[in-house]
Amino acid sequence: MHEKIATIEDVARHAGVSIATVSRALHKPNVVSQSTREKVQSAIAATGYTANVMARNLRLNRSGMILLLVPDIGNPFFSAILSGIEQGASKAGYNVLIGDTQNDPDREATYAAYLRSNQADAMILLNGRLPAPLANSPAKASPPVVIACERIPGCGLPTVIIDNEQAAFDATTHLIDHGHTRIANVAGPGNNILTVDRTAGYRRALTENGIGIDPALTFVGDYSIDSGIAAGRALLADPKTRPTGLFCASDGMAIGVIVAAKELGLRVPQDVSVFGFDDIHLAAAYDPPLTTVRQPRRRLGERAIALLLDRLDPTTPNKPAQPGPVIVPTELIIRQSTGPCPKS
Amino acid sequence: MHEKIATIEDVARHAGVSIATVSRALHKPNVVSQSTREKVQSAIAATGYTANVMARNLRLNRSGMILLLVPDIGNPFFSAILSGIEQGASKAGYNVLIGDTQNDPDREATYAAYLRSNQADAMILLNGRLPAPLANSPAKASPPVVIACERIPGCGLPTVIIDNEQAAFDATTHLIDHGHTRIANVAGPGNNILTVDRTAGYRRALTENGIGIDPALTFVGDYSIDSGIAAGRALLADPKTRPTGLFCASDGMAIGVIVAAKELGLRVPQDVSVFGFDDIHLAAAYDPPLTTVRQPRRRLGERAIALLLDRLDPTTPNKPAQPGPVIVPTELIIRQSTGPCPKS
DNA sequence: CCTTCCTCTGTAAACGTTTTCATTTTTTAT
DNA sequence: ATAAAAAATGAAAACGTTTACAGAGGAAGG
Repeated sequence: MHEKIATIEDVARHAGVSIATVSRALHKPNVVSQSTREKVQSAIAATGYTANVMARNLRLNRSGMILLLVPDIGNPFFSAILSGIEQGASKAGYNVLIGDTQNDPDREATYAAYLRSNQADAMILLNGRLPAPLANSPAKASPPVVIACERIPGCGLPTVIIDNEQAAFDATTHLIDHGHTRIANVAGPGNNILTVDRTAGYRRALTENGIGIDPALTFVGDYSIDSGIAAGRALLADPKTRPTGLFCASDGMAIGVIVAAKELGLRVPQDVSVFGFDDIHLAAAYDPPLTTVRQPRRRLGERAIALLLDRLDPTTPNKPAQPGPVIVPTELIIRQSTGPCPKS
Repeated sequence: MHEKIATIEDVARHAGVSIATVSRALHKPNVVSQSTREKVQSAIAATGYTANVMARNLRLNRSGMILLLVPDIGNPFFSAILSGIEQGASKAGYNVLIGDTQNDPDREATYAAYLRSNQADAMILLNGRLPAPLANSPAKASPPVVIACERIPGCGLPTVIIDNEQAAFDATTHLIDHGHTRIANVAGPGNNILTVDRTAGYRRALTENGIGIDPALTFVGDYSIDSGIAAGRALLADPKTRPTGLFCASDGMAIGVIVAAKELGLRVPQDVSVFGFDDIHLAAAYDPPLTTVRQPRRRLGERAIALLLDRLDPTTPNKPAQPGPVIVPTELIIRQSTGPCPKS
């Protein structure tokens, strides 16, 4: 008894009207008479009709789907961003299709093709790289695309990011203000735009305060805890060259550095100050509670989806693209992993 | 110059064949002659044709979409599970549509309706509750549904979970084996099935070892760090009644308990032992490194999607449903937050 | 009473595929 | 060479909608 699903035709028959009328009763209620509208309503109730979205979308040439390209969905960093995006999209009647690219250009290209084949109406890029199919086509390409998190220099697409350079500058300046002068930079991978920007902010802070830049004080990690541990061991082992403050490009690395510091018998913040980045959920509960840069991740997602919906809105078809990127503000969260520079 | 997108008809015209042949050349290459196949190939290349998935799906009456119901996508706990699911789905040519229900039954119902309206071919439930539309319909309902993480008692649907009862039993037993007899249970919300099972395991361990169950040693939290802190303060404040071991139903609460313990000047594990649950990413880097139950979250997702794909596979249409739930094994990770019971 | 203009409804054409069925062409067997 | 079988192709229907167009019926205005 696998009951066949009701189509619009069943409803029409049941109500004794044409399918056109049923469709109109649903989408332009004001153009159909009161009495038939009621007949249709009850016919729908009686048949348990649900519109076949696929057919509808085919006819309307849309998908109601927003494609979200993420480098790694397994990375908890993205969850709050996703949440912000999903909520905004859902409110506007869109669904979110998550494309986990695993940093594979092939997968990026595959997903980006969804735009052309009408499987998605728009796309949000969190992965800091333009998929191949888009790289060539004109920037103002029809299906709206928004960049979030990792800006893509020179791509001309609407973008929402935090000001990584300024945040790093502020963090480093905070250390300088507390008397530190030997300040290390525990950075992410060199080709990553976040690292580029954060390192630039770190350098500017040093330079503006008349502190020379010592290349030996930069450690290139990969944002992971383990690379933070490696950084800590490398930078803190030798008391002669040991920095008193470390600016880390992620909380994960900051935690790693602290683990290494404890290994070496150093106290945080009495002996070394460690500055993180992100304000992950556990930052406040760590020992010591982490001083860090709070990234408003949910807000980031919300702004990204808002920007996108704005471009999707048929009532404002070609509003001029925002000139610069949208910057969502960060916040320095001063906890106990940083303190004044110890007297040497 | 917004060039129209190429349809199968354009390809057919370009290749001088019928659209039927083009379709066949794509999907049943062996039934079309070598020469025409080549003509079609180059016509596709020339026109830049990409099949309109919507039209295809309408015709085939499928969506290629797997709906994933999550209570809160913003919760990092799910990210690894998502990753496992997405990877398996993607490999099988399915897309994953994430439905963030925010624990709202209305939203659950809305998403579940996607199954009926052909917007999704199948569904995975991570939210521990059957959406209303499904609750009434026969369990063997046509569109495949799989439950993961939180079992739904008596629903008869294929399920993949960890053995929460056994894991809690093992963890508690570990504490008992180290001489602890006053062991607290820092639980989750009472109506949560995970809590029910874990508390049952905790109790069984005590009972089987002849230790009475003291209701004052159970604290009901909500898996959060803050509720862990509250638990720690409540349970550890009074030296008279203080437990020497605490089994916590999440790493978050375990960390909270440790924070509270440090506040009170207690050392972990010398004064109190704290056992967590989940093995979150930061567990190993915490101070002290957390003893915990490792939940193989990615594996959980992988098994769930495998189970689902199995039921979706047209070649094995109605393989009998697995009698019991699939249990993915957990692992006790003994680190330094637990130790022998202190001499009193 | 006849026109004109609404308001409401139905017919039929799209949307881009896949697939059944019939037809044509090629191969094989006699 | 011819008949039969096999292989390759095309015409057209179907999937479930939305919507342009036109027709039917009344009301309003003359």
